[in-house]
Amino acid sequence: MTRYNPREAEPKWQSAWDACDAFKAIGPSASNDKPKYYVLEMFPYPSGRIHVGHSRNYTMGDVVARYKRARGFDVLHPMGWDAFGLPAENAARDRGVHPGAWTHDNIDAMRGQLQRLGLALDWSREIATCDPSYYRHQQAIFLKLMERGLLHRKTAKVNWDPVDQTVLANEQVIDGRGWRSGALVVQRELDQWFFKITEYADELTDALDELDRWPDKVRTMQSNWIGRSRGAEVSFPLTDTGLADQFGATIDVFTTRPDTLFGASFLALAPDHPIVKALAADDPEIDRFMRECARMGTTAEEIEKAPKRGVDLGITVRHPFDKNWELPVWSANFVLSGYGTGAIFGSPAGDQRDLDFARKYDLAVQPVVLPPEASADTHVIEDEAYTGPGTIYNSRFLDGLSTVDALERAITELESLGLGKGATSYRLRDWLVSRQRYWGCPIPVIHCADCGVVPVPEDQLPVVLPEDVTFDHPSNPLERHPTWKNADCPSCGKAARRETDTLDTFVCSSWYFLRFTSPWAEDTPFLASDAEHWMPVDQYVGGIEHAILHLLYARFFTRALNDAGLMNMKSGEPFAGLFTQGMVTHETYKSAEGKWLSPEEVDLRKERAVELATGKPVSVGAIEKMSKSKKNVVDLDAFIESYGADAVRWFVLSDSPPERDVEYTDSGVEGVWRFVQRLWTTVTSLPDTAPGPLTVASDATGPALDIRRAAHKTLHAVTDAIEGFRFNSAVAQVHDLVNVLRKFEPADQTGIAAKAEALGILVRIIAPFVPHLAEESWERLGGEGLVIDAAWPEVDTGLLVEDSVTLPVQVNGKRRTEITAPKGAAQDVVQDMVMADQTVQRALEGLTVRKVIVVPDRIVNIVAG
RNA sequence: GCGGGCGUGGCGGAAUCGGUAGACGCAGCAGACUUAAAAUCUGUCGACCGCAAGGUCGUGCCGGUUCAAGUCCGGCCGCCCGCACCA
Repeated sequence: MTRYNPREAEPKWQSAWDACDAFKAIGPSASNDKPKYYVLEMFPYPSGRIHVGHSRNYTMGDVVARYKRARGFDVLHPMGWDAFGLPAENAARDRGVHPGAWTHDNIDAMRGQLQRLGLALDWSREIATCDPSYYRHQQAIFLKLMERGLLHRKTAKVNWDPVDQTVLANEQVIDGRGWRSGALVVQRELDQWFFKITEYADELTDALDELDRWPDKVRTMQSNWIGRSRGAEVSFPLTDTGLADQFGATIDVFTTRPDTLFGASFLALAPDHPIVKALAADDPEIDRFMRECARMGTTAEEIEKAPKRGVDLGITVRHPFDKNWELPVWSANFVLSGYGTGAIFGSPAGDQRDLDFARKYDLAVQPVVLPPEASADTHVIEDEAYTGPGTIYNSRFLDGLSTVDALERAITELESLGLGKGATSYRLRDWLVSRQRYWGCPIPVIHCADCGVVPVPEDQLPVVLPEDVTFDHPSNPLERHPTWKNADCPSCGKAARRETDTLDTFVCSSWYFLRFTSPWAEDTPFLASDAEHWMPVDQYVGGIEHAILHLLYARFFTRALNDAGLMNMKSGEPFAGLFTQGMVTHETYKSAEGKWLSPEEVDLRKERAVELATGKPVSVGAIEKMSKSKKNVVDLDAFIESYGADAVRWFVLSDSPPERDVEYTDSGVEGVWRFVQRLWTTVTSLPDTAPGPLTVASDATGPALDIRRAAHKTLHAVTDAIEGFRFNSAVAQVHDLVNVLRKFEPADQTGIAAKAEALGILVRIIAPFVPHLAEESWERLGGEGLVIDAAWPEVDTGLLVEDSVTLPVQVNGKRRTEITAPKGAAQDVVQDMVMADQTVQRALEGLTVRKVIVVPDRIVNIVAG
């Protein structure tokens, strides 16, 4: 018995695939009549080396790519590198290597690893975002979108990461900390570039409904992130004409509840509202309040604990529906300057925060919504606001209307008074893309003292990063470069200053999937014809951590580029199908000194885990996602060296559903190794005299027919499982078939033919999962050519139908026995069989049969009492 | 607080439409082969009662619908994820 040796087989088959450009996508051409299929995994950041954790993502995409290829699709399955980013600069600082050299070394190492995994990738389309040939187009896109009015530059309070010395987008601040550094983010005023993603807020929200092959979770998260709420903008006229001259005649607020306007008892402005700032200049108390609020932390905890606080600004406004009704204006710490208009009207009976505030400062609480089944005489608001629907009362012309109708009525009235209108507000902010970093795409503009911001002319692109930079200081090397930032103004020709900020790396990943459709395009970011042919991505695979950031930006970009005329996509949505895969987890280990240890530094065979180098005890910690920082990673090359690429692929798809995490265990890997060998011995157990793997043993009977049935049943189930992204189920089904096949000893030539047919099916359906083993087996079985060129087998549906079925028989819902009946037997026939059964008769002793339920070919239930 | 998800053997999980709960894998146990071990192979493996045949219980908890509930409905409990003073 020969063992299967992946070390020999895997490189052999990888070369065979390369030799025939097997995975090169064809694309739009007159002679190509295959339907297209674009499958993409979120491209990696070249951080160093690939570990088993990363491989799960690529393996899943690869299964889909290989399966679709076998089903006759022209598959586009490309790979590239999200190559700009901070770690390269950190490496430059720590080790004195240039970020570009470090990045390219990593890319080379990781490309080799991915190739050894045997991925069916079209490497001819490989791109790296740090290449000028890529980012020159990004600069062109930037200028194009600027022309379209989708970019603006403004002085804004921004999230500043003091450790990374750069600004962060709102999406990159998690619990008040930088998403990479974990440092507490501080607010700073800076001149920055923003993409006007908010202009697409409605489209991006509405189109979520069409994304029926996206996880609901991700759609919900995006919807919440955009946070569209409909309501009204309401203008409250200032009573003080002096202030009105200074700030405009009214203070405008956004509300979702104009129906509760008659419950208003105050206005509250954000502490950094312009009016508050102006009043603070003359009022020390307001000034103190403002400063205290500015010091307030932004972490979830601090916000949670912060009590409602405010200060009376000493000014008043008129109620829009009654010019004789004056309301006091306060500043309150719970009003956010960044949302709506930075001002609210307080309607304490219908809003918990307003109520808390009103109780604290002794402001009026007037209920205006009567809950269903409550009485106007007895309904009172104590410490809990009523936010639900009901009937409006205490509200003059709105009295008696439902909350829904009153809302419309109030807006109509506001509009006729010229004091408000229906309005929509969003939680989404514009996307801040300026970064004070070297290793990113330079922003292609020049700042001229006379002409202001001037775009770099298209023929001067790309603006290439200078090579000679130093990293001896945490600030931006481009800022400190002696000459690079000097440039002549393209408009007036005078000496001017080049923009030294670079683009957020999320810009790079917002259109790379378009570049993949035609990476050879020189004059445009991509060719419209290719983009229109391949887009949208049919199946996108990546981690849930990108549910908001990357996926939202990419959706915005695709729409913006489509609208800018770079292509003409029907839907504007880049990813028709999205799958968010779970991670590979592993135990964590800490040495006696409290340092993280990698699995190979730990001896687990003893009763108590010890550190191999020192013999000291090791504490075994939580099972967590494989990550370099916790050292709980298993290197891909080491794994492939011992078990082979197919074993990694099979392992990361086994056991756990793809969307859930899978735990890496040595015993699990042993199991995979056993399976690989078992499969190989099953294949090699077929005598040399057997017919080829495309045999159809149509004259098989008895056990040989059972084998055929089993193979076709598995084929059916595995096909279904792949289509439904249930790879763990596919794995289980394959195990099942192998178990049946290895026990089957053919009695004659027909039996051998049946086994050959079954093995032929088996090998083709495992090919997307363990492609090298499949090729080796295909060759051994005498298959022609490569198994990747063999079509996906056709299910013989006749073999799925059994002649007879086993029916469980229940008495009063409890299973008592089972009978074997002919498939499709008539109800009365089955009933007679059941009633004649001895076990059934025993179970029915002393009982009267009231009803017999026969569900054809499924179950029988006798109701008796 | 709001939104979403999950809860099944010792473990990962299966049961896709309301129809035999525990497929498949891991671990365990017993046996075969072996001087021995590893590897491999065979059997067994939810709990309880029973020599067995068989029976009772069993999918987080309580209740409901149904001939029939892991699956549907109502109410709890626990865990995970996202958002969070968003007017």
